[in-house]
Amino acid sequence: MSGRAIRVLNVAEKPSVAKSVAEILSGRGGGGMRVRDGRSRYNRVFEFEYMIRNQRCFMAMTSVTGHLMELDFEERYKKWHSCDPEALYQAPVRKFVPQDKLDIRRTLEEEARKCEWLVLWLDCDREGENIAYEVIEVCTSAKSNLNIYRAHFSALIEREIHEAAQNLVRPNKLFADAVDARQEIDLRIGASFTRFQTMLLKDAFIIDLGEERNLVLSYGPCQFPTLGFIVERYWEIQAHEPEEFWTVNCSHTSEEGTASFTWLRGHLFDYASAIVIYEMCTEEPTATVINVKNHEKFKYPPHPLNTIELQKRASRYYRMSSEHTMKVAEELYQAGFISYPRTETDNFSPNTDLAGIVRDQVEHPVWGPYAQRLLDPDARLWRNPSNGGHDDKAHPPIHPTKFSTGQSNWTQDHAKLYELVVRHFLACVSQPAVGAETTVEIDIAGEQFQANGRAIIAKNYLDVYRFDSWGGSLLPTYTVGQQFIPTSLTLDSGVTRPPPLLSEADLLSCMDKAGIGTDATMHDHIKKLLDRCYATKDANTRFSPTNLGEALVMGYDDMGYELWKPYLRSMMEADMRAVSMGTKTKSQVLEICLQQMKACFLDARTNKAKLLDAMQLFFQRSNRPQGGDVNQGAVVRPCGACCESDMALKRTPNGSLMVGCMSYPLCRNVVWLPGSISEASVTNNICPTCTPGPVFMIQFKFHRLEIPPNYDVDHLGCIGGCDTILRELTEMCGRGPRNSAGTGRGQGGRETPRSTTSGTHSRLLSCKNCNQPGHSFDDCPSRFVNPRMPQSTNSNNGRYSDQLPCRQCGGPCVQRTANTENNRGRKFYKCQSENCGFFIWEDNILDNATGQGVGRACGRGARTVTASRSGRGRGRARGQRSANSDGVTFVTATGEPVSGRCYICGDPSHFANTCPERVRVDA
DNA sequence: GCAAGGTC
Repeated sequence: MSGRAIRVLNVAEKPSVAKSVAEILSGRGGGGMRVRDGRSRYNRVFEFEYMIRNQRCFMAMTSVTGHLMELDFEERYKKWHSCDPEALYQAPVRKFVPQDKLDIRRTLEEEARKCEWLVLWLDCDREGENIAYEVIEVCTSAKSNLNIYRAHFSALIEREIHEAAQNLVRPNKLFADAVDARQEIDLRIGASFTRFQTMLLKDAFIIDLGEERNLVLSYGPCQFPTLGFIVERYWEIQAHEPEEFWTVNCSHTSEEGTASFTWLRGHLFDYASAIVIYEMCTEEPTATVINVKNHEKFKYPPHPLNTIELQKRASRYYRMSSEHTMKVAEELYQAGFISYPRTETDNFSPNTDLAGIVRDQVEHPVWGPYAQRLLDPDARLWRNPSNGGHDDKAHPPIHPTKFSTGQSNWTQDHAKLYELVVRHFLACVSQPAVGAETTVEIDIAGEQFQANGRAIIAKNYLDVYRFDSWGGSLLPTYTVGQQFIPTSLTLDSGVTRPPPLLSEADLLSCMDKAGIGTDATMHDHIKKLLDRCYATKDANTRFSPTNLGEALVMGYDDMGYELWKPYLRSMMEADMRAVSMGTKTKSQVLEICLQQMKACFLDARTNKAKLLDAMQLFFQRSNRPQGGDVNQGAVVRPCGACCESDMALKRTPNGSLMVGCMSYPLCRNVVWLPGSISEASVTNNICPTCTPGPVFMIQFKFHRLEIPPNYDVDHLGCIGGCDTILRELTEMCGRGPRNSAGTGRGQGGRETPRSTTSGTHSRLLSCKNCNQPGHSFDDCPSRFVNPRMPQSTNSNNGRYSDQLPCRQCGGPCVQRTANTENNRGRKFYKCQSENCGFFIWEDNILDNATGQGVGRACGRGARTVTASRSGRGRGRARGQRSANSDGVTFVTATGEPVSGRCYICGDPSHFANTCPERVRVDA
């Protein structure tokens, strides 16, 4: 038997689990435990005695609230301009306890010091195992020689919990490693792409989101595929070409009622064939019954409810957003009315007291009588719930845990969601609905038709699950061989319809199927798309991409990347499984995955013209200077002063340029650049002479009126000391801002506002492209805005006249407006010529330059049509890498091509510094 | 100002 009691610290993933486990282990329904507050107001400490394998234990049970730690870049990489986003693939990261979790850490440290064992009661999944190691790190830092165990439990029921306590195991580092890898990959990809695309696009275009906000164009491995689903469906709809089809229908009315027969061929697209068949039928219209089938059919109740189903059904039945559903469900859970709402499980464990849950509901005025019938064995309504096949081993399916007829503090949505959970549960333990179905097949002139009828024999679960319906009408009686003359026989036409926009339920299904997000985060990803203005949701909970969302996806798609598809996430998920099973190591996965993603990032940056092109389809170019975001932060050279960091090109808040050490303020090494520079961007060219290298050369552009006339405006220079031109200009024009040259301030020091002189000059200069003052050649809007381009492709108003020549027969096509349910208000053209029948939606018309009339949007499905909607060529000078005569390519830190042309001869293929006509004056 | 994952 036991000797001295050992002290055991137990930690659960959330306060509710700590309480439940403590109640079970302390016995007497929790009567044997004491409760005291911890440092955190939510995470209390429960104390009780317990025997683990004959060892007397003094148990202290507390909790965390999910992850205790966060992963982020080290301080010097946190600022957006602190480094090139490319560096985020190598930048050091650290895991730390954030401010709002410090009190939990303190509780854990204090309790750990008093204990000899640590038992981890985290959820039994990979995230839970990772949190376990976060707890271990904190606890062992306070007490290094803890004996550490893991309790494995699959449900918060007595037998499971005692078994877990008696069969403690060691934590599984592999599971935790898998999550570590996932976190690091998500962080590096997310931060690098987000910074890159935000800095590239936000100032380059006029993106009006209707409110003042600091625009962030985020990229994430979950949010983007989610957006991808929305855009893909949208493109599918746009690419849809309606096709007219023909169908023969038949009905027969007798004393018993009317039967509607549908054609077994379905429909034919060929009018001529359809009319031949139809005429055969009308010439010999006698129908002969060739088959009558009667069979019993069941409609089964749904599986037990998990989070995704709850969200989908609340969206379908109540049009509640998934995000709102989770908020309301969380509140019902907190108040004890429903079980834990974040669960994948759709299968009740055999130990669950299902009848007890039903019994709780018998007093309810609306569904109470149904619950009563369920419990009555004579009613034969009970059926054990089906198994949906998912089990997260941590939580049961969502079910009611407390009876209520509605609380005074409930909103309508609380009542509605509670009702859904209760009715769903009652339905799950009910018999399926039973129907008698009849199928009658007839033959008219060799063509077969069919009518279906259904009589409901027993509604069973449908009595309580009012959300499901199972309609059906009775058929008159027919016998095989019976003959009749149809009451009507018609040739009807129809038009194929595109699929509908994705509903919230559809979107959740897509995400679930592709493994995007978890049950606890899927609604967050959807909400993020709305918050970022990548998508909108209409009153029917259907999603459309915004211009911004579509442009981003289009840009990456045009690059040939499937960054917006779910494959990346699936691949990562497979890698995580491999790590957790030990077939790959965390470092292998991190190395390979990050290497691939970095290559992809660099490639995307090289091809960013595609992103700019796509944006340009939807947004007007802005005249805002982009230098502030685009050029800054690029590494120029290693710092020769501290020998630890790099020096990067930066612009101070007042606009002056410098190359400063990234370790500022620890290292204050700085090279100030002349005040006469208007633009500067770091190139990939390395100076052959300066050391320590590599010293990347910088492409400068000077204000014409601020430098002597014998100097070029464009100059590829080096800050390493070898560049005479730069040195001379610095001496002549002063360092840093023009009014405060040579004051010797450190970085970030207080600086005098920039003189208005240069601003005045730039206003006086005229654009070389359009001769208008107020902007430079590079910012000239008329270089980028194609006057024929619609500002928004969502509006085609006024793009076409109301009559155009038909491409098929040359006859007149007249514009009409659809008034069908799916296309109300949508304009289309229809050929007026007899026998032509040509038809096209206005928004599918190619906006081609020749304007030769309407024609079908040709090509290979959605993407071609989308690309063709722009009706524009590619191959503008800007957006392509420009090379000078030496074949040197100029790109900036974010890969921005250096635009412009030779100042001396005007040739865009080279810059003035390599112009053959250049007369050297800097002797 | 960036991700996704826990959770209050």
